[in-house]
Amino acid sequence: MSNIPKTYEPQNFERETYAAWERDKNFHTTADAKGEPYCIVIPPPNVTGQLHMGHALDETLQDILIRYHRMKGDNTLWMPGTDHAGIATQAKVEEQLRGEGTNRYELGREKFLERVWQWKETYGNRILYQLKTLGSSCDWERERFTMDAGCSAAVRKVFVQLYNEGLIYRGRRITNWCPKCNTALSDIEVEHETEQGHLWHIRYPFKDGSGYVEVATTRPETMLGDTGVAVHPDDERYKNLVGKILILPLVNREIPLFADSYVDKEFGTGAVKVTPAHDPNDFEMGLRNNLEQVKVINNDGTMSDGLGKYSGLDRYKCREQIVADLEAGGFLVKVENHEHAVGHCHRCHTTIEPLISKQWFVKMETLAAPAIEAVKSGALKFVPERFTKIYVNWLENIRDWCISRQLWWGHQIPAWYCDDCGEMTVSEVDVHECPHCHGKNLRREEDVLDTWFSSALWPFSTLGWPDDTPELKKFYPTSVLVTGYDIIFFWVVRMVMMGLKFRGEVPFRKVFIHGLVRDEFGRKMSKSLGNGVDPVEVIEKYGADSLRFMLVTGNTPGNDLRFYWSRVESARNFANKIWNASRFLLMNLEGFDENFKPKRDDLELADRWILHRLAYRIETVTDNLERFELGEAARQLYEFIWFEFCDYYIELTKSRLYGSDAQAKTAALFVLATVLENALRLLHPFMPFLTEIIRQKLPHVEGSIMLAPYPTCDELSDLTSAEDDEIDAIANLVLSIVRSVRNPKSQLGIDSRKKAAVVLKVTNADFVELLKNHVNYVAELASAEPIIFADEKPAHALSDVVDGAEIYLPLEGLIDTDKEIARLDKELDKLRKFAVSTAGKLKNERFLTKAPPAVVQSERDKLASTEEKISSLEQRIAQLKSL
RNA sequence: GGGGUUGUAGCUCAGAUGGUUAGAGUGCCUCGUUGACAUCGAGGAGGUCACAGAUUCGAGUUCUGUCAGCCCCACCA
Repeated sequence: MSNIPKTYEPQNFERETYAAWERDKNFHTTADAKGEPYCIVIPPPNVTGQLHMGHALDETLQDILIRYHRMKGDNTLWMPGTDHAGIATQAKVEEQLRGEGTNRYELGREKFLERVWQWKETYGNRILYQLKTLGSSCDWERERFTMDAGCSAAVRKVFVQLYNEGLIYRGRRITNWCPKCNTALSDIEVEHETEQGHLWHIRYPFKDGSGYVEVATTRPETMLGDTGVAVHPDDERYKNLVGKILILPLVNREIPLFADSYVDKEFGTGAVKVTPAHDPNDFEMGLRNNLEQVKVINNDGTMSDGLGKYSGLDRYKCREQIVADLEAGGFLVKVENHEHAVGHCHRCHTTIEPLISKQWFVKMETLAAPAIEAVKSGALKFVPERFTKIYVNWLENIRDWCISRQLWWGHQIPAWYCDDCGEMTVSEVDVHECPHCHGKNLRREEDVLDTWFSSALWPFSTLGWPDDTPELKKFYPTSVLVTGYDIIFFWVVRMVMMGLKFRGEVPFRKVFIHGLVRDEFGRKMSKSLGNGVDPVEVIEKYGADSLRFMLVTGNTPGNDLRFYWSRVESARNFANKIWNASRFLLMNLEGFDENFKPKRDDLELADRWILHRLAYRIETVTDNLERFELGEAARQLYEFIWFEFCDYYIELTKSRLYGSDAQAKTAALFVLATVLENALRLLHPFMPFLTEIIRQKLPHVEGSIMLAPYPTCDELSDLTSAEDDEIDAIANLVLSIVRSVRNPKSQLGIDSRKKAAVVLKVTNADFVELLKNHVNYVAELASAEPIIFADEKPAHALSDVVDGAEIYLPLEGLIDTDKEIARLDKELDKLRKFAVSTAGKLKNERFLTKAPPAVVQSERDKLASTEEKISSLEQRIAQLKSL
């Protein structure tokens, strides 16, 4: 039992502690281990990623749940791994290539992929290392990667089955295209932002020279691809003109004026130019009305060949040119300011260009239905509940999922095209011979799958699927998924759909949603703003325990939180407080008989009180953990350890520890050690390092805290219980007297630790004996000495009154009678107001008849005690005035 | 255009199923370093719980509306 340094310095032990846990395989479990299965699969961070505050929060919440359940005795598995993050990772390597003056096309697909794997090997573990510094107790032996052999096999199997069932199809459709990333995107990868744009009004003349139709557009450059103009069938203005031919300005293409009920009569001129190849709505109208699709914008955002002087221009340069030319030709009527929503690539923020291309899609309707049913039946529950509605609403309006990406890094789609017969073959294994014509000229589909396709399988692919592994049997469905609300659509819903489809069960029973970590001004932390705080820096300065505690306190499920250095400091101070409370115990342990175990009757009031408070906190902390109210659980522990244990209990043990009664000292040490050890175990999920390092120094302790049982009231049942009204009442009385001594002393500017005489007049006879027995507590906590029991009110004294007692501090010479009268008057005023409102309640007939008797009684008690206090104060004031 | 969410002390936030005189951290003020901790202790000031109604014996807590902020979804050119 050696002592510890004076200040808490996490840098000295966090790393070693983690290494020891790993060495001892404390994070590892097996399917056949005992206990109820409890499993969380990590939201796999991007291999390109660096730990940011969002991860830190996500990991901390998971680690708290994992450590709690592991201690509780569950067979606990936290499944770790990383995500290949298609676009992000590919972009990193392409950037590297740019620096070398080359690009992926020059390198070729095979060589490029070698480079990416190389990159992954070099940098891919950085984030995992960072997770370790945070204390994450993942089962690292089971680490997975979305592109490892197993996950890839799962992807192929799922793809092929969905294809065979007709749930995956390939089609030429209009999709969101990012000209910079040079790939198609799914709908949710497009972020809509309202922008201040323009509405250009343009005249399209009739071929027969009988005037013109005016259309309005926000994207004039797309007119090059116009193949019609649409009006609403009921629009009186155009009814007789439908069917006539228009001449497209600048292009001189003949295009029809047609009717389609999609058109809004009220908007613009009521006539819409229709560009089927570059607008989703126009695309649909084009299909309905048999219009030609003329593609005029290339994948890279420049204008297509065959458009004369416009060819090769950037889409926005072209827009300027078109507008200028329209104006010169007399076609431009007017330009209005117009606010509208524009889609941007969520990765690079380039404006999305809707383009027609051949892509792969997942048909969502049949997959979505069971996912909706899962929350309705209660098989899947969101915490907090409100996210259920968001989830359901999204699924009910879901559209097909574009899963093909024109990238190289990712799961290449397992489809082969035969150059001989033109047939396509989708297969789990590589195809070398066309099954239709036995030709050998096969080309594999070049596109890869959306990263989220493999993520969707994560809860079962990591457990070994498609093999029927013991892990899969034991841990699927997993217990809970912990993630931010920002990826519910990207990830959560897709996992639910795939889990239900391929395992017949939800992938997790609960989804615990948290918010975003923002900066001190409430802004989202982002690279471009440069306002991100690096968790690694915080850990280096203050320790992982401080960061974790800061992230979890003052936070409630589903809500954002702000990062403040001052809050990290406050968490660090808490750690230091625990450190020093432990240090206090350790330095007094000399000669402590480890085998001593007192009986309940050997304990004194303070001991019984702190043990009872401990039992109470065990109940509330456990209850809050079960309800995912981690912030509240942490707050409970903070209050218990700092206020109840340190501020009161430790102070009350000092006389015994410094005194000469060996047995009393041993009893006090026993309780101190017991309470501290329990508190450390309760706190361990939140602050794993500190609790481990301290607990190992305590008597009677063997093995790691992370494998010790989580405290229960049963464990303490021969010493205390969570319910003990008698102890509560006594503690309240003693503590309120303590406050009544401290308060006036402080107001007179007297050093709180300076001994001062106190006169107690006990007004409630029931308390006399009790107070006489425990008056030493008042003496110790309030530096009150001597304490005299008397029935007289000393004349020259500060005073206060509590339930059952009057407290006097005879400080002759220091008292300003007028000031004291004023102070008491103020107090009296407060009490009278309270008495009036309480009396009012009690006069209310309906309150008396309708409120529960217990509530009525408590109001009566309050009124009685308040009136008693009022009368005491009145007497006191009269006495002072008569001096 | 729908939907969600927030509005409590100067600042950041807790206050589940309505019931003591609404709490904490931080900041501020006063006092205090002979040993667990100044990364500390004692005390204090500071809130008409956004506003208006409703339900109720009783509302920070439930309902409706208003105002303000934030977010998500949405194919009006």
